[in-house]
Amino acid sequence: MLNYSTSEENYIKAIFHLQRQDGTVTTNELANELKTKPASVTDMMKKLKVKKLLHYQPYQGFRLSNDGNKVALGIIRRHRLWEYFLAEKLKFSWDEVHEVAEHLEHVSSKKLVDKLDEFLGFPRVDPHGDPIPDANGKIEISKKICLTELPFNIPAVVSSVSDQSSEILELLEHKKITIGVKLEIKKKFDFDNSMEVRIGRQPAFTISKQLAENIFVKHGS
Amino acid sequence: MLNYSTSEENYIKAIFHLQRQDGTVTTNELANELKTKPASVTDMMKKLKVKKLLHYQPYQGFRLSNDGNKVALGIIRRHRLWEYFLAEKLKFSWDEVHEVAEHLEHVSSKKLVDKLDEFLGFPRVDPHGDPIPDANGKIEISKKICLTELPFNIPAVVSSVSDQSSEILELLEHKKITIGVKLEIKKKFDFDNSMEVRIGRQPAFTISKQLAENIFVKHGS
DNA sequence: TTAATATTTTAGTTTTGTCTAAAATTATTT
DNA sequence: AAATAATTTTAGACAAAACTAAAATATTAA
Repeated sequence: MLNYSTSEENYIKAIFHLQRQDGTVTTNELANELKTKPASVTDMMKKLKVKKLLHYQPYQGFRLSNDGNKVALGIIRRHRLWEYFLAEKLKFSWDEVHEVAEHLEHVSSKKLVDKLDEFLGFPRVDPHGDPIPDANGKIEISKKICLTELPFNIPAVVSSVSDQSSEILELLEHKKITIGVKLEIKKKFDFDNSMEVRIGRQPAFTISKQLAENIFVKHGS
Repeated sequence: MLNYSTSEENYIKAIFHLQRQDGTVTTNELANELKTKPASVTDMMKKLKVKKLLHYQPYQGFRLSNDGNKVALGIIRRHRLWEYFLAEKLKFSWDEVHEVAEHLEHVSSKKLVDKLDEFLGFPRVDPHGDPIPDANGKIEISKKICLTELPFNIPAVVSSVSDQSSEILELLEHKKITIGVKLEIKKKFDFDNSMEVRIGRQPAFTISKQLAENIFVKHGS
């Protein structure tokens, strides 16, 4: 597999992420995502088309080709493995890992990445709960679900909170529920729909239906 | 501390290493070291002089300023910590670590590097036996010595072999002595100047005076 | 269905880092 | 000490990746 510049890789990765929502990506969307100007995007799209990483006709938007998708999955694999390393081994907090991983992901030695994967014990999700592609680029699609829909005893990672009021943040802080925390549901009570939640190996505690409805998780190992 | 481009960092690092031998570095030396052309070197020297990393007068060669030395030590710290990580944690062999570390060293997050240092247990030498600068840029100068001059029970790392004949390589392979191996002297025999050597926690074994004279080591933790 | 608006592309610059070829300087020899 | 050789610097070009301003295309609205 060929090697791409840091800049090319950033474009490919951004297109990959934007494609998830829409099918095809527009010049302005991508310029906005990468904090660059539309003219720069057009320039790069021409380059990536020549390299056959992209389907692109002027004025018609673009999407990654099969080859482009493979490249994107390689970059995402590196990014998420480094995030896992930073959180798990170097004790970075969940909100610090992304920025450093943005740089480490561009070191593209295959051997480095595969050995890192092995060293980390082949983790299946990163600290945000997003799945990590394996050495062949295979990825388990795991979409965000509400905590109320999480089955019993299935570990999941808190990925977002819908309500951002200071009241809910106070409660979350008290319960020690933050983005990136791994938890599972132990019990549900039909009377008020409250549920028992356990974080790691700590004793389980109760949260209300209202709170659970505002917490979203992704599952993974 | 400011941030420098990958290219600038490679020049700074190369000058640092070349300075060790001579006091001042010439354009051709540096061009040769970096596999680039003398004209490119001159261009970069002008840039580094403006940034006050370099003492440089046209045609007179150059050497790093105090600031330049500090930057160089930062790069070398990152390089050697990553080498240690690759060898110790990811089980790369001594001759594979350098190339990958060449890329990782340019990720310059201070927090990343200091946490990596801590995770690795603050190692004092890299897998080649070269000392690792600490967070303040302090470095223990440890020069290469012949195995015959190594004191008893002081761990040292094999850093080079003077004779490269197939006969000596055969012997070294049999004794499992390779570059990067950590060993110590347990005993010396006055009769024939042979010595007992131990690698790690394995049983000690004997090597001849002739062999010891061709092995060079650096000491470290 | 035109006219107005928004989006995208093109054309022409800029910066960084490289190069070649020629000029300037320094070092070496006879 | 002058001539020759080697080294170093300058001048001018080029490629990658970005930008601005203007032109081209597409979309929306009257």
